[in-house]
Amino acid sequence: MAKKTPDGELPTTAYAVLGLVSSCETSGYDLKRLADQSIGYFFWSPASSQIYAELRRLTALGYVREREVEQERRPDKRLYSITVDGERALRRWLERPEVAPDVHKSLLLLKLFFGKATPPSTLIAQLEEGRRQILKNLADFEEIERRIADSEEHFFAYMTLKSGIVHTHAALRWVDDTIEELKDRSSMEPQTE
Amino acid sequence: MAKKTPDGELPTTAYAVLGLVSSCETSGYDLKRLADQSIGYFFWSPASSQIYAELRRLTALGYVREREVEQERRPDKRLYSITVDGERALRRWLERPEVAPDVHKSLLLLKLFFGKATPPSTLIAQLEEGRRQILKNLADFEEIERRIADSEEHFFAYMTLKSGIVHTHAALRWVDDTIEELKDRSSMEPQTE
DNA sequence: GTCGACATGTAACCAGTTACATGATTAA
DNA sequence: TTAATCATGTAACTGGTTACATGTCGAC
Repeated sequence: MAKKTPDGELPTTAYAVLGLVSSCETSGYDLKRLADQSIGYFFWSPASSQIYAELRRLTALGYVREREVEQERRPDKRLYSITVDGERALRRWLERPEVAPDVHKSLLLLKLFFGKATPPSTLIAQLEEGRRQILKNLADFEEIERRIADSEEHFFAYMTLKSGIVHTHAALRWVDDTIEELKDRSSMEPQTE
Repeated sequence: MAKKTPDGELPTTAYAVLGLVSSCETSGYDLKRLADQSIGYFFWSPASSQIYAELRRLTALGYVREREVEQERRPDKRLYSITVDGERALRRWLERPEVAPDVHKSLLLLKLFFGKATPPSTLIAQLEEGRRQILKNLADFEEIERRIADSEEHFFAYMTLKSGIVHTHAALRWVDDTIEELKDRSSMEPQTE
């Protein structure tokens, strides 16, 4: 995804952080949780250490500004907000027409693909673990949906959420079908190899 | 995905290569194309240079063996095949019950998520580019399906292929709906900001 | 008295990338 | 003669990770 950074451009993650900062002034710490609950579902959830690194880079570039806030009974923190330059850079990146293809990585599919010699019961257990993850996602999504549905303010978040929801439904149907098919198959020819 | 390599274990990519080698003797070069056409769709398509590096590592571990083949009117090549040790390691990995959650990375969704200030026409163009990518995938999948459907030999490949197909259909429906919704929206309030 | 939330960061590491080198053969 | 396919690899780099350090506060 945007591997060969075209001409002194920033890596995608930098824009992701910039985008999050653009909507409101936040600290690195809060940014981490924000990312986990939003773009983490369809793009990526960086480690805290990397968020801090990105913030330093964006500050150095003049894309965000830093404001120290002293707190009582809490560690001090630094709040970041986007600058005019930052807004321009973000907009320029957003408006680039090319969109690199999506990347999917599924350990479950990889193990299933090589599953010829795996005991069917193991495969089924792995699929059921995958199923639990799907249900967990679905629950998360439905909770977010309750919060943001039909609010004009969250229109774009809702569009991306819908993508997650339809994919998750598709995944659920697939995993159920596949578990069934494996069960049938292994009951038909028990231990024939 | 398998970030903290548990206890002297190999990274997932090493097992992916090992799995591909396990089904037949191949060269690094062929492996690259094999990966692109199979696990590339749901896991990963490594750069050639990395495939060669993995093959060296697997050879050093005794999981694959190397055989030099001299060719006329072609560069010589090295064919790799799995060893008994390699089969054992692969099986042990395949049978580990935990499956790390899937990872999705979508630049399109990221740009859409931050799309509040993007001109609707740009967003629609990006979505249409995404749509083309989906159709391309669907065409690939249907071609593969024609080759492997209902062949017992390709049972597991077919299961993973089906996952790709249902996801792609879901993605297509979503992208069409979203384009529609954006068109409606931008025609209703033309340039109101 | 210990754990988790808050808050920011350093250091070491590695997986994976791009760019490039090499060199023969074949098709346009 | 230019480019693509075959075939393997090196070198330099970077994005991102884990593990850890530091210190306060409130809850159990």
